[in-house]
Amino acid sequence: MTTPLLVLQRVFGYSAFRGAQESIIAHLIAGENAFVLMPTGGGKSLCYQIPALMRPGLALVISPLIALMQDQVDALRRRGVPAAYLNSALDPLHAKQTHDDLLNDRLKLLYISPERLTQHSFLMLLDQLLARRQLSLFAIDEAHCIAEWGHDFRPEYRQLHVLYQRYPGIPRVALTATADLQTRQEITEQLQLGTGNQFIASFDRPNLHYCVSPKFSPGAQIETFLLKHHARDSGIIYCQSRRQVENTTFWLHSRGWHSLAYHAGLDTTLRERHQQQFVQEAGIIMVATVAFGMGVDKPDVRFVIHLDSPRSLEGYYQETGRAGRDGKPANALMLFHPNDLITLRLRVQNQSRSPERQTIDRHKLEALALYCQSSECRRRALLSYFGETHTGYCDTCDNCNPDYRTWSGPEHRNHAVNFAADRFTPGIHRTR
DNA sequence: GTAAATGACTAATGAGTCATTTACCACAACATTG
Repeated sequence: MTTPLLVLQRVFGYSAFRGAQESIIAHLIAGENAFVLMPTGGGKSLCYQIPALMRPGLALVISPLIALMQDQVDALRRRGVPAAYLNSALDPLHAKQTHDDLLNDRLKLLYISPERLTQHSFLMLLDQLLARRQLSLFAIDEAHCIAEWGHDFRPEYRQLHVLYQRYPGIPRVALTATADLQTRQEITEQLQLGTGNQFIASFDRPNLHYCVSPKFSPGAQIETFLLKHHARDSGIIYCQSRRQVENTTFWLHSRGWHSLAYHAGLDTTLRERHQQQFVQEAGIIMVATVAFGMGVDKPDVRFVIHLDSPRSLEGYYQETGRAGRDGKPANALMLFHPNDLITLRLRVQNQSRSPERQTIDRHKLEALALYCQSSECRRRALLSYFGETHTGYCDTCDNCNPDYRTWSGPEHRNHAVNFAADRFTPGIHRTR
């Protein structure tokens, strides 16, 4: 008789389960729904892949990016698992082949986007599989996209309720590495997961060190930080706008730093090349908007700098979490200017979202504002935001350890009063 | 094309006027069609 452990060992080559993996897998094999919150690198994929292999029929994985689908399917095929994806990047011949495989029960996992899932023709196909009892599981990977993108950007993310309305007997599992209480609630409601099925691992990343510095001369501050701590390291600098990305990359370049730009306005080929370069070569600084990060697997990112304030603590946690995946120490520096908050507040006010949603966005932003201006342990503040308790002294953030306050130059704890007179981004201008 | 910020110019040390420059403050991806 096959057990999850045997599948883990024979198919995936691991000797033992980690954390809550085993209980999540048992839960799903038994046909229950689940919400899984596990840090990156915690082995989320296995939580649905093993049940997919052990339950009869096909498991459908809803994934946000074509690149993620390709990575996952490639990895599964290398292990001999019959897996495929359907998306617009697929040529007609392979798409037809996948359709045939699907209808002839030759696949165990199929990766698709929410846009594809909600197409009438695709739902008809699923109806056929259901009629033949060939649907085993629905896995919603990167499930925070439901809350993050579903409201205005990718509306199909809020149509996933079709899964329980049309196929109520098929278990559903939502997986993500970042979700505050509000996001968890939204995912659970959207997918009707039930409240008793949550598997939540700790958010703490002990090897990540945090510092929030007043932003008064970003160029000089970044350079000081790099020279003092990360002269030869790989890292990411996050900016709010594409323009800021371009300007910062240009500026870094002019100062002799090996930097690359990444945002959705760049040509796809160039984006892919930059990402590949960043992953494969050492010592590159990736300057990027939020477009960069999901699915980027680079263990030795040693620092993340926020040149502009992120929109929420969720976003901040997600973006800083891309550093130090190898478990070795890594630094997260945020350059904070109160003007950033004014801009973000205005945006929340002006966006065309529902009043309820605006209230949520405002709360998320104010939580970030509190964090930036707080003098309590950063780790404790972060963890408490995600509903976790911490003793409150980590020794590895600027509020616990004074040494951390000088990462980007001399300490300027009382500098905030002078901010208003300064330019928004002094020091980083593209020369003409 | 527009508004705000900055610079040049006078004149006599602060400030007013006009010309010039700068930013125009989101961001994120599927899909399909021609």
